[in-house]
Amino acid sequence: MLLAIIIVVALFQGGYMNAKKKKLKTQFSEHESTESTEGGLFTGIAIHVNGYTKPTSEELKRLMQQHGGKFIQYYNKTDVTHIIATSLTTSKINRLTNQKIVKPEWITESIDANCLLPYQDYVLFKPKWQNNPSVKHSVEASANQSAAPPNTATAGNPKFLKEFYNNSRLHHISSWGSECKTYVRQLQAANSFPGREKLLEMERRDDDDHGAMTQCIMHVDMDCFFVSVGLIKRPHLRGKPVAVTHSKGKGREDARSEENVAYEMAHWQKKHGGNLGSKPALNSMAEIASCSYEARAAGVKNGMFFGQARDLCADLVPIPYDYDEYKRVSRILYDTIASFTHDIEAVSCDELLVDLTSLVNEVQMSPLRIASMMRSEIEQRSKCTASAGIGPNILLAKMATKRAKPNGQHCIPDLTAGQELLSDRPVKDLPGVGRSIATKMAALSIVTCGDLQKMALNILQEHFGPKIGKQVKDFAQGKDERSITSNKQRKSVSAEVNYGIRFKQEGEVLNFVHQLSDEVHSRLREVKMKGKTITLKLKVRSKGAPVETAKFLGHGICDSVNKSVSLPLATNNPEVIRREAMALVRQMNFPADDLRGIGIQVSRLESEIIADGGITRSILQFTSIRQNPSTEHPEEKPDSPPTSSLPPPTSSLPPLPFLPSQMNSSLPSPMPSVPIDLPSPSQIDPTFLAALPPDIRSEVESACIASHQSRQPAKSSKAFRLPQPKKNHSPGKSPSNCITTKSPGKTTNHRRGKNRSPAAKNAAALPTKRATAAKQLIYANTPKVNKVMRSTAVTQPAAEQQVNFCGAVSLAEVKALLNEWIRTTEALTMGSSENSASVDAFWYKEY
DNA sequence: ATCCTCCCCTAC
DNA sequence: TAAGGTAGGGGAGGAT
Ligand SMILES: Nc1ccn([C@H]2C[C@H](O)[C@@H](COP(=O)(O)OP(=O)(O)OP(=O)(O)O)O2)c(=O)n1
Ligand SMILES: [Mg+2]
Ligand SMILES: [Mg+2]
Repeated sequence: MLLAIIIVVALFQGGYMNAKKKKLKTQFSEHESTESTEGGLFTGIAIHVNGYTKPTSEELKRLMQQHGGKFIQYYNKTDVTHIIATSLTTSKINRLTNQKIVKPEWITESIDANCLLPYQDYVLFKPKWQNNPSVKHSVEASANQSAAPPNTATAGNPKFLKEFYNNSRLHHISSWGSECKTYVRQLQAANSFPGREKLLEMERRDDDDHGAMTQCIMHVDMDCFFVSVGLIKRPHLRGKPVAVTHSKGKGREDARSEENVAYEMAHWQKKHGGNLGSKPALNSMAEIASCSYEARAAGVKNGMFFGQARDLCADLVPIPYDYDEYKRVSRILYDTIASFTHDIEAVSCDELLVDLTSLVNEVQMSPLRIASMMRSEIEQRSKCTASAGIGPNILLAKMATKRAKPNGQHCIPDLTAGQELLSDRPVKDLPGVGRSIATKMAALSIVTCGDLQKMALNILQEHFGPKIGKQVKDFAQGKDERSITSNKQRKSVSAEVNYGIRFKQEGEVLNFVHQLSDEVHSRLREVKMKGKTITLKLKVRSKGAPVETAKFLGHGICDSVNKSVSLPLATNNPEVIRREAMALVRQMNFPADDLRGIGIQVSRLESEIIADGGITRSILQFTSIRQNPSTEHPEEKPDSPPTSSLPPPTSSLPPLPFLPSQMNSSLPSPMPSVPIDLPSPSQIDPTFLAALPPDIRSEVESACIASHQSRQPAKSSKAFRLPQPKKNHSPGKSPSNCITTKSPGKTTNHRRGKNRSPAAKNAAALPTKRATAAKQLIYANTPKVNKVMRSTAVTQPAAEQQVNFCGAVSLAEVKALLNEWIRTTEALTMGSSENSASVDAFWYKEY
């Protein structure tokens, strides 16, 4: 049968069809489509049926006409909105046009549901055997033959990052989480409360005059959020087990042709109404973002692999993501709650905390009644349900929500009730208690919160630390002192990708790091922050781990290795971030093809204060002014908005000893002597070094290297750190090797040396430390470093642009000079300077 | 004690 | 196929 298909396909590929089409087209040059008489379901939709279909073409034509759609007999690109086909085998126009190719079930099921269902659920699956070289009909297949080895789906492809982020649910919920926090602040600026006014107009009831709680917290969380949103457009799936996932219900296909043939046969058979009695276990490694409560009843959980979930729930229906819709509904949630009160804390895109205390007092209504109003408003506006929990504190409000779900609400009136409710619950239900802590607790025979209540505080603290021990004990008793805040300040900004990372050469790695740096930079700009620490986070295939991962392009079993640099001044300069990140990559020096994940994080943040008329001075100007005060006329620069992530046009400004953004500290310098850190070796402008007498230069270099080797706290009171008389061992710095393993539904990191009991840890960490120290040595040991610096220095600007260090002859003098320069510059400068950025770009070219 | 860095863990 | 991100809390252990 397969052979027959191939032959048919081969025929179609030839000129036969083209000729036929042309001929027909001339015959029916005008209106080939049939308009409907009754407007309806398919208004605006024009289908063209290709090949044989289960409901026949004639039947589909009739159905379309009956329900307000068009049926186009002879394909033309402009009129046809969807192509209907049962098998791609005969869909030869695939890829010659960008048209949607959809299964006929889209039509029939839409009619059954009396609702135009998303065509995305019915896009035709493309059997892999089409890529078999013996079947040369696929445009894509032949293109791929000659394509470069880097798979288009991997990070080597320039379009990868964007594509990945567009599809990553975790990226979306994470950035929405941040956005929600910002959005709350924005909402708080407004001053109208339609929701609250509605409450005020309502009649009071007997149950409204509750004794005033000292504090009343409500937690609201959408029920199976992604699924609920997905079901808006899929009413026919309500009541069924549904999961939002990238899987289309098929899972990974093995490349072996036999299986592909078997798959194709099954596919074919299915299309022809054959009932496949026993379905083999599905091996989709796509994660489930959210599943309906029907699916949960079968044991399916958020985060589970789809294949695994299908084993638990054979009729689990996969539906695709719709990020725009989640965002839309999330806004409805926030808008709705904010129409009642502004005492809100964003938890995530589908979840928030509300301090009801003052609202309850103002409207004199019971918290549950208020919750009820809010929830029905949410459902009415969004067509999605939310659940609400109410309690005297955040903890109990959250616990109440768990009890209330789905589509319900629950109030825990006081601590006693809370303690009662908690005593049965597994410790895992407490916020902050995850897999790791729960496991440790189980080992101590602590399973329920009741068990936890009975434990002595000091025992818990012994095992889990002072804070966690205390918190866990308090939580188990329903105690929680945290209050609701909408003004938390950001502490870090990062971008990382642990999927699709497959490189062959270091060039690809650097190129990707470049893209990530720009991403981080742009995120920093968004939040108007800059930071003093840049961390490169790598995942590296573990020794012995298979090169081919279980999940398609997943990270597999990895070691995570991080390394950071501490900058003397906070930066948000894309060039600085990029250079530092790249320097870190080079230092870590892992084989490109073993990388499985890359991330860049900026921390120790300060706010970027951009004032009007910020002033930038280069050290050249500064030193020349110092020598000749009469020339003082600091260059005034109107504040230029942060530059785009592309390097700005190069100008021939004099180079700076440090990178430009480092002059932009927002900290007013409080004292005459500003403590500064040494920049890392890569941060030093080569021209600066070149301008120094050789002996001082090498002193500066080694000081930089030493200081960054030993990773001193950046806030040291020492202005300049001399080479530390320290041994190689650099304590906090050893990147800890981890094995990332996938265990049921979760990724966990295990310390190689197993448990973190002090003794065991030291022993286990030792080899790692050594390896790291060795790497640092290679870097610090200078031939390399020096070479890089010298080679760059060769291309330094003309001599007259070099820094004259006012005759400084010692490191101490250089240090004093630099301190003065930085201090005075800090006082003057704000914002980023286009000129400094271009200097930066210049120097970077040499890298 | 308290701070720092480098992690691990948790949550969505 | 699949899209395993990201921010915050806090523990360990060294430096101060
Ligand atoms: N492992 C996870 C957990 C959550 N999410 C996404 C999808 C969820 O719909 C959304 C909200 O997470 P919740 O924890 O609130 O879970 P649900 O809303 O799906 O279900 P519940 O009714 O339990 O709140 O975040 C995800 O992508 N992956
Ligand atoms: Mg939810
Ligand atoms: Mg939630």
